[in-house]
Amino acid sequence: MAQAQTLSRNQQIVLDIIEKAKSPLKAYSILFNVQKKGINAPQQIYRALDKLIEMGKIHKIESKNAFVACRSSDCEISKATAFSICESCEMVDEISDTKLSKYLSNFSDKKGTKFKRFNLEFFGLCKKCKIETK
Amino acid sequence: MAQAQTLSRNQQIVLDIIEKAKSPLKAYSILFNVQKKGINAPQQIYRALDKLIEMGKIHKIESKNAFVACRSSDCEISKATAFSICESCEMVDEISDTKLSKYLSNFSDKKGTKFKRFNLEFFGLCKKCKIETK
DNA sequence: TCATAATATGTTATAATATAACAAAGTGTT
DNA sequence: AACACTTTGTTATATTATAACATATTATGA
Repeated sequence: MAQAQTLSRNQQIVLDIIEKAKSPLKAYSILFNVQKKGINAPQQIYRALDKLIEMGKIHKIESKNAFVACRSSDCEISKATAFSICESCEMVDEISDTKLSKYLSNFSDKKGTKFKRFNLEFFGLCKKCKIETK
Repeated sequence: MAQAQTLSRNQQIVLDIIEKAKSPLKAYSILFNVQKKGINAPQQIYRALDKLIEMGKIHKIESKNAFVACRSSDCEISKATAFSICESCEMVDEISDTKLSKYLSNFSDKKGTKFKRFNLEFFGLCKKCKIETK
């Protein structure tokens, strides 16, 4: 099990760089950015990413194979994640909307099956890009 | 623009194999399955997949990098897709639930932004696997 | 009908993303 | 100190996806 608190050296390095970024980072771009800190191999990045995801510190944007820091408190350990993704500037925002989250967490399909986890990705233009394309 | 009707040879081959499959297919597994039909290169598969997605004939399961045939009529040209994914047997079902679809299509975030497209992936155990693990 | 634009194909090469497997070092118990 | 457990470092390789270029096929309109 992942402990609540302490991050290992590599985990901290990877988390720091993801938290500082304004948009989702890809694994190899993280790698190139931390080679000066002595991390040389993709494995080291992917291992850190896996743990950080487990801990709920970061999320993977599946449609982009990229990673963002968790800014929400709703998404209890990555069980319920929602993002808006700008198709123009690629910006990603985490959506934390209690109503939405509850609606989806309680959703059951036609067979009555409930699910323990979901990931939702919305696509459109962010406010900035909408104005610019006018 | 994608035409409404006709599929090209390669598109038809790729669609056929995806439609026959019971679970999502990966690009390279499609490739291996159609080499006897004279398709030799990944490009040929990815090009067909891209067009089929445009036409709404298939969907990509982003969390699995795999492709399924569209079984729904709700998801007008892939603008609104939802799937349930079994974490045990990897089975994927397309969810076509008008209420869910409307709810999400009308969703707007805290800034009032609406989105023109979404993809939702639920994870859990399918009925079959739930019984087996009891 | 023929020219021309658009779409689809075939092919080689390579980029980008991710995991396997193994050896060693560090950390936290009891 | 002995033990389990996690993390690290490293090399190699698997998997997923695109670039770039040449050719063929198929609309479509003048």
